[in-house]
Amino acid sequence: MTVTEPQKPLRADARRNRERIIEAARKVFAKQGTDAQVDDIARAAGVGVGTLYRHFPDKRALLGELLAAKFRAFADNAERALAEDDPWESFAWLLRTNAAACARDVGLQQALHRDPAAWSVAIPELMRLQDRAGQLIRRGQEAGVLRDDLVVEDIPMLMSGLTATMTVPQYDWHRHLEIILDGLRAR
Amino acid sequence: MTVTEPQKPLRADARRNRERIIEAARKVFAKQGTDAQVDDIARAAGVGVGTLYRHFPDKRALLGELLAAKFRAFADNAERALAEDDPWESFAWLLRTNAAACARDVGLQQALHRDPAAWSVAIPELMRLQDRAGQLIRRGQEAGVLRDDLVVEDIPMLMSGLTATMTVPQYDWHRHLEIILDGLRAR
DNA sequence: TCGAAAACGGAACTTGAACTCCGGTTCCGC
DNA sequence: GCGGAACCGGAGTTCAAGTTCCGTTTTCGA
Repeated sequence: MTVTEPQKPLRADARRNRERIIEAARKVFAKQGTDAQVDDIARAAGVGVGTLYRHFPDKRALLGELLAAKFRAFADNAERALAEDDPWESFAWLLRTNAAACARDVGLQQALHRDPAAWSVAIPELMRLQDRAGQLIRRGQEAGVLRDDLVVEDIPMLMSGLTATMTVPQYDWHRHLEIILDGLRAR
Repeated sequence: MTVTEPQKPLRADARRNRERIIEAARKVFAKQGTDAQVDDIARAAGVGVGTLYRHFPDKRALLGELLAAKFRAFADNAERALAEDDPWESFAWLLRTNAAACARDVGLQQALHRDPAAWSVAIPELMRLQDRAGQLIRRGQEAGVLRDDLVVEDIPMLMSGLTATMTVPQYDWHRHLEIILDGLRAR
């Protein structure tokens, strides 16, 4: 029974500005990470800080909005993976695809590995993602291609670690991912 | 030809306070992480902030001192590993042992995965660590127990990721490490 | 023992970034 | 096209954390 969207339609200028802010925030956080300044985002959106704060109670709320969208995309990818046949390839494809999305967004990397508390804004998306990932894992284990002791919770743990290495330019996170994938494969 | 230690012997009270500060900083950073406050460390050391700043130009310098000590311990462990015979067990022991040390120190975890720039204070220790790790890797590869494409740079990358997951209490980093180890083993 | 140099303590200063406030502007139903 | 409600902008406020400054205390060689 939670209210997810405001009932009252926003005035034209308000809706326009809200979109601009979200778009600007997406770009700025993606490039500079989560400690980009609120003032910078407002400027990038062509809007005053006051306007930004009328649409989002605080910086965290803005970050949360973007994070939820990312998790939604992750869950969509998981469903796409389930629609594929090969138990191993579909699983590996999901990790590679979602990792690549993280690689393009510094803010997302930081949110994933330094601030798990912030994930709570996207509970429904997370549950869907977890459910689909669980199905993928089970399918892989039944086919004998995934290690038997793998559990769903391992995936966010490993991805957190992976995103941490992405923030260091001189590391090749693709290598990290491939090592993890080898570690997840059944022997 | 860099000066590593000050020539002039410190006054008795100064030396005593310096030790107290280092000891307090070790404890506070280990428990609270690198954004523990300078004032808290001074208080824990039973010393004024001014005293802390006479011994260390800034907070980073204090962190650097502690970090260098940790890297020294890591390198010592690497030499101990080289003294062992079993190529795989000695390698795995090193990762497990150094990981366990990280697990006891939140500040160290954060330094390792969010601030690689800070490592530069410990170049000599890092080079020694890297050299010994390289020997361990070569030995493991020649014995056919380590994957052929493994390079020294992969180790800090993987450890960075591992320390990131340690900061989340609900993750079991031991599982993460064992998955990585399986990924590093030759097939 | 004694005095100058070295060290101390912690109140005050500085900084930087999140957030507020209010006079001006824009929208939209009538 | 008008009035007032909704919205805007950005200068100014607040707050937390690092760093400095200087009057007081401690050390130690002569």
